Amino acid sequence: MAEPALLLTVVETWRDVRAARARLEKRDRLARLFASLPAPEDLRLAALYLSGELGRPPLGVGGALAGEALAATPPGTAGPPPTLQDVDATFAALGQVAGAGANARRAELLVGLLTRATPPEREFVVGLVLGELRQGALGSLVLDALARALEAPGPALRRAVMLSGSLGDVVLAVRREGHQALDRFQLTPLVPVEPMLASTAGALDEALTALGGAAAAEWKLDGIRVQVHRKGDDVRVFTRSLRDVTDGTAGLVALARALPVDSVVLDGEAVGHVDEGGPLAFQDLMSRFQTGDAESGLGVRFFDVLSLEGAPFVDRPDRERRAALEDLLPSGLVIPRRLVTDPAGVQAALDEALAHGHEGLVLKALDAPYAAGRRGANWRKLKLATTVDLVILGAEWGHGRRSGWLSNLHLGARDPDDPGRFVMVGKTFKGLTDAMLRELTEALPPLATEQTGHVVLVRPERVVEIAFEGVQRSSRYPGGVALRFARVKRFRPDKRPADATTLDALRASAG
DNA sequence: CTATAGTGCGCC
DNA sequence: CTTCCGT
DNA sequence: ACGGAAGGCGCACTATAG
Repeated sequence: MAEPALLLTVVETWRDVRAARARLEKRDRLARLFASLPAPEDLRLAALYLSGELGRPPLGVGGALAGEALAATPPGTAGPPPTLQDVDATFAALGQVAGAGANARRAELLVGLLTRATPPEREFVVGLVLGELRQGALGSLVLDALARALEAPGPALRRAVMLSGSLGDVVLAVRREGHQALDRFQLTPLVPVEPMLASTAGALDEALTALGGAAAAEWKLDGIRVQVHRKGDDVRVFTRSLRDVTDGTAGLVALARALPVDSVVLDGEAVGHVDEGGPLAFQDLMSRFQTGDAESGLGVRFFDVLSLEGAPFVDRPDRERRAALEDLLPSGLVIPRRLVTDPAGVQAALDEALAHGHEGLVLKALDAPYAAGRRGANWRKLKLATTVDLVILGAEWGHGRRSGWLSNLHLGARDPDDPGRFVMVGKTFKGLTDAMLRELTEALPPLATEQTGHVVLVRPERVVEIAFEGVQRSSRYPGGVALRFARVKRFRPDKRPADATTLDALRASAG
């Protein structure tokens, strides 16, 4: 019987992978580790951890508690070196903790593990728990490495993981039975599948040509992605991250049970009821979703069928899946779609979607299969971004890849009542190129008025053009509104702060 | 005991 | 969810 | 094609002030 694998072996690989810059080298180092772990359970944990997954429900440990535990851990290393199984056992115990004194108990469990660990092991465990491994390789590269180590075909392995939604299960099966076991992982009703994702369309006509000149244009709803499974009377509802939300979505469950089928898997978007006023604001939808207040107006529009009456549909072309969807469901439950063959058609569909208060369109290739877990070119989302000129009120020193650079801008709109004043409406680190980071890091410090921690506040002098997806109610910002998905388009040295968009105009610019 | 603050989490 | 960049 | 740099919201839960 082999010795149980030590955490240290995984941590050494993690350091090597992090140090390696080339992806192939990262993959090979991972593969070497995986090949050296004969015990299926050890291999499963190593694969999960190096993918940044815990293999357990959430632990209730975040930055605050982890920091507390680190501070409370004595400097030296004491006790037997932890095995992977020890780490898993600690995670399991953490998941059980609840009630009064929970945080003290969590800290105690974590300190117990960290005390036995060497400094690099501590760093790894904390990074894993916080989701900050930063090794430049997660699920995808780990899959490639597993394929090598297990001598399994990469695409089949990936497909099994996507269709079963469980890396751990697949790893166990292949280590035990060889890669023939992969055939077993087919799409199964009641077992969630990684959802297919859409990539961003550039220009309107360019998206259409990329899809071959003709595409289906569907409304893009601002809701919550749901996957609804039914087999007999059993119904399960899953979110985009495959979390089971069956309890709390009673309306969806009832709806699925009423369908004239025995077995089906549907993909769609949960939304607020679409009355004359248009769709429910995302914030309010989220509130209903989280309180399980689902009966009071949680609706759904489906846009795909992944399985029907026991037959997998994922490999069938889009147009066949759509036809099956329309056969099965009343039209009120299906996302509106139209065929577009030229830019004018796309524009018309987009106008219509926006007029109904939706985000935009998803353009889909008519002959494409359902590529579970992939952000393929066969689905392209098209949204209209609003643009606004805001003033930089501050910036934050970046972490990791952006350490040493000023990033994460604080953005202000002009106060309509007080000409010299600006009201903060959000932050953004997106859209900044390296050149822009360089420029900010040079230009902002001379304007600094205050520096607290990693935040630098500056005199409101520089104007930036900001694109965003809408404004939302905010309790955090003084103006009562915050930008959603703000990103920098370009600097506007030609504009003065007095030219910046006012808070009122910002409120008006998006619903 | 209730009111509020802090934390973790999972949506977009 | 978002964008850009290096591998 | 992937991974990482971080936004902001609202909830549930625990901790803490009064």
